[in-house]
Amino acid sequence: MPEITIKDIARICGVGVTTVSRAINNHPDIKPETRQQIQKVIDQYGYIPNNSARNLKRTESNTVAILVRGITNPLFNSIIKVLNIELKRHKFSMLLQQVDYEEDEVALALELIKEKRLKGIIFLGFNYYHPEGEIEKIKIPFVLGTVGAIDGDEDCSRYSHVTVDDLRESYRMTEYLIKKGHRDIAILSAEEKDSSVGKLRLDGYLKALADNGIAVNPRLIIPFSDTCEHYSMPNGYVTTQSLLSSGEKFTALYATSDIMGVGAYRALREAGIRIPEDVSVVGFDGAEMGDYVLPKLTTLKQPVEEMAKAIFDQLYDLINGTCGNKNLLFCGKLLEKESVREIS
Amino acid sequence: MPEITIKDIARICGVGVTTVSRAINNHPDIKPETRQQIQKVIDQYGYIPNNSARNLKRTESNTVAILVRGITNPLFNSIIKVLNIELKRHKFSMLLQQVDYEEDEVALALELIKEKRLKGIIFLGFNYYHPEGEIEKIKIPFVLGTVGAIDGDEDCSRYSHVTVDDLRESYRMTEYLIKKGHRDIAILSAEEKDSSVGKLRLDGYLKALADNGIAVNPRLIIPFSDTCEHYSMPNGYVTTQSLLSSGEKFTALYATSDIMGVGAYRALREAGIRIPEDVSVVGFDGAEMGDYVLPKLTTLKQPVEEMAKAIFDQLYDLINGTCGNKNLLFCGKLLEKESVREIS
DNA sequence: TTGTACGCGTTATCAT
DNA sequence: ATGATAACGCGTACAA
Repeated sequence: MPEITIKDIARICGVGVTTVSRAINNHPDIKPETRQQIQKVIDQYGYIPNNSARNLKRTESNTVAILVRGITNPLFNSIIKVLNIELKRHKFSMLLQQVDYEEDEVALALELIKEKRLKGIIFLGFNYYHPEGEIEKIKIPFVLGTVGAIDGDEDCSRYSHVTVDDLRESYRMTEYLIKKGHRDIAILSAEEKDSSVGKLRLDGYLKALADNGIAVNPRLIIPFSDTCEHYSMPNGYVTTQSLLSSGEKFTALYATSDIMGVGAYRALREAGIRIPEDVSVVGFDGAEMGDYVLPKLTTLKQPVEEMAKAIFDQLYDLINGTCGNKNLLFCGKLLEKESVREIS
Repeated sequence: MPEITIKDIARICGVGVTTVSRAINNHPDIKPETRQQIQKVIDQYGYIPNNSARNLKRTESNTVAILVRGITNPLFNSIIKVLNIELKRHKFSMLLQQVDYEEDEVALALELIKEKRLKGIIFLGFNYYHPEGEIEKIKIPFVLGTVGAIDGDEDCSRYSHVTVDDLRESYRMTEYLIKKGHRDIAILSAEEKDSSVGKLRLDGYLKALADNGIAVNPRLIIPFSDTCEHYSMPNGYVTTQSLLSSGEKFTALYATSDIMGVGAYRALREAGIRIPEDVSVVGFDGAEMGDYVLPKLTTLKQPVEEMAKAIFDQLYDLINGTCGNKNLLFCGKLLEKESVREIS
């Protein structure tokens, strides 16, 4: 079955292909009645323009791509929601693409730029392991969202980041526990060698301990389990179990993400440990779920909406050439709920 | 800046474009050393083939698209994970596309078919409101996943469905509560006019009541709140609150999705109602979260993995022409956890 | 084994 | 306001 093309429509209408093209793309130079007649034929025959051909020919588009690594992350969902609104308001069309864990987002971006003539790109959950010079091949504006700021070196000015100040906020969260009288604070976190957010949150924890004269107990630092997805409820569950079975004493548990905290809740409960009477628990992120467990989870809320807006604004400015790269660090908000007890 | 094309590579290498094309596409008819030399130049210049041009030229691809409405749904995530594996194993490349709430998935599908020369399509969370004859325009194999079976009329054989038997399982869940001695069973569900899953689950509830000689109390049927996302924790929370403030008596609460159940937990707790001592609660879906709240939520687990496999198998058979449309109804599994109490 | 030349379906340019 | 035609970048007969 021969696919129907613009030529067919032109022939049927007795006009030139250019005219049909004009009708499709809402060009001004066309007589209203001609347009209507063409539209009618298009509907009748169910003609659908071939995007490959369009993109091939077009020199530019109004498309902004969002490349998300880990679409499961509820944080990203909120960000995407806001971005969707902003992009629409500014007449961009949005292309949302999932990035697989083993996939190379930069390679994907490079392909898409050519294929879709992108105006800009937003990376969510960007990975930093790319070979030197690879990222520089992206010649169009792009913004890195919520990826963990790189330690304060020169890297920051080469790209645009929008992220919460993970190091500082993690420090704050840890210090909060210390101020509540806790000294034996266990942490569920990424390993030391982790390259992004996880590492920063761990560093904040370590720094807070150091600044308060508390010796680090390595046995209280529990790395993610590789038996299940990182930053998931099961991961919080199994890591807390292994913490408990180690027999190490602790009065507070810092889960570096709320959903892990929820997993920790279960492990603690099953061990007959009460929250916060026996052990205080805190999370990170400000996930919705934290308000739906008992006791409500004390957490550090990331200002997701503002960050999403900042991501868009930054990209918008880059596209318009009205600003250079910026590294926007956001402050979080410590939400005191019910999962922490002050001890003497 | 002129983008680098296949011609440039050919010129640089001193070969014809055909040879370069062969190198890119791993064609057999090419001398290994030629290929290597070409590859080297490609890497050096960072040449990336333009997919629009490729798709335009190609008559077919090995791509299967998954069109998801509501990527947030954890159920879909599990399904996608399995599909990803299956598709890879059979050398399909997978294209995952989010469908916006106001977007028309059939129109999108039609575009993609032309643009990417799709081999098949999988719809997750399909909406049924499409104008007559619209769906028939899709001339390539497609499968509808987890959409709620249409009431047993002829529709079923026109497309391929894979879904849990919502009506029956909802019936079973309700009957389970009845057998436990409950007669005043509140339900958080879609409205009567809802067209898919929600309606079926409500119907199952109604039928179970009727079959057991229990009069329906309309004040115990709480429709989704439109103030927040359907099938979400907040929705379960606010609907349960309105149920409570109605003053209507009930001994069991049936949330037609687990995350709504979790929301209900909170509302009940805040009202000083104990689960399951004062009120029994059940959910639907078998979401991971149900195991992380206290008490663990009794639910009806959808056999997600098997369903995902069935979706793939069905599509695969359709593509190979080895079967016609099928309507696969899966059974769920009632998981008795801790949130239901037997009453006299 | 390799190269030439054409066409995929569309839009931009330039006529008319 | 409309039409003819040349690209866009690639794959592939077909020829060599």
